[in-house]
Amino acid sequence: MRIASYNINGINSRFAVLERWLKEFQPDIVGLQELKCTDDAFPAAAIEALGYSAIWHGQRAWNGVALLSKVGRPVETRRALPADPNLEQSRYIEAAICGILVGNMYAPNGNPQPGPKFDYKLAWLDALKAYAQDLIDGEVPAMLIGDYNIIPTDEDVYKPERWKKDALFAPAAREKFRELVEQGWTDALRKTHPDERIYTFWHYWRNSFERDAGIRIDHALLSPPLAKKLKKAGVDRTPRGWEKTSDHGPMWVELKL
DNA sequence: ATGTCTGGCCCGGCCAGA
Repeated sequence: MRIASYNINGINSRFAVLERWLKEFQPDIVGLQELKCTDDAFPAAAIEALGYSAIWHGQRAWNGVALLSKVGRPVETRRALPADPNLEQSRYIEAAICGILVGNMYAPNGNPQPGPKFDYKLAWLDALKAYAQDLIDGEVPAMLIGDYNIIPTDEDVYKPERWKKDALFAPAAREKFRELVEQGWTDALRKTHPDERIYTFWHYWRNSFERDAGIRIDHALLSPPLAKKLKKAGVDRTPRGWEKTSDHGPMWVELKL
C-alpha cells in the first residue's frame, strides 16, 4: 500500500501534471494540498474517471486539501483540527481508509516572522500537537501527512544559512515539530533515509531544482501501530521536472498491511 | 537582495501570497 502526499499548488492549473503522476506512479491513497479552488471548482469527475474516490475541503484562491483513494471510499472523520485557531482556512481533512486514519494537512507558512502570521503558525501547530497526542493515547493506527511548512533540521536544507530568517526554519517552528515527533511518531522519510539529504520542495526561481537547492517540508508521521508496518518511503522527483509543475515533489510511504 | 508562479480583480497589468 502506497500513500503519498503532494502539494499540487493549484489543482486546476496543474491538473495535467496530477493526472500524469497518478497514472505513472499509481499511489493507493493521496493527500493533496494547496488546491487553491472552491469546493465547486474541485475537478471531482476527472479524478473519479482516473479511478479515485475523493473528499475535499476547498477555499477560494488559497489553501485547500483533499484525500484521494483507489482502495475504497474515504470515510471522512474530520475537516478541521479540533482546536483549529481559524476555521476560515481549509488546512486539514481526515478520513478512515483501509483501517488507517489518514490526516492530511497544509500547515500555515508563517512568513513574515515575527508577526501575526507566524503567531498563527505556532497556534495552529499547538492545535495539531494536542490532537496528535490524543491519537497516540488512543493507540490509533494513524498517519499525519502533508505540507508541514517546517524544515526540521540542518540536514533538511541545502544551505541552512540561506533560510535562517525564514518562518519554515525558525527555531520555534522546528521545536514544535520536534515535540510532535517525540510524542511517539515516526518521521517515515527520515527513518528510511537516516543519512541522506532528501528534499520535497525546490523554488521555481534560480534553477533551484536543477541545482538540487531544496528543502524537506512535506512529511509523513506514523503512529506506533503503523510504524511497525513501514517498508519504504521516498520522493518522486520526476514530476518536479515536468512543464507547468508544482514547486513541490510528491513524497510517499509504503506500508505492508 | 535576488528570484517565479498563480489567482483575483474584472478584462490589463498589477498585487498578494507562497
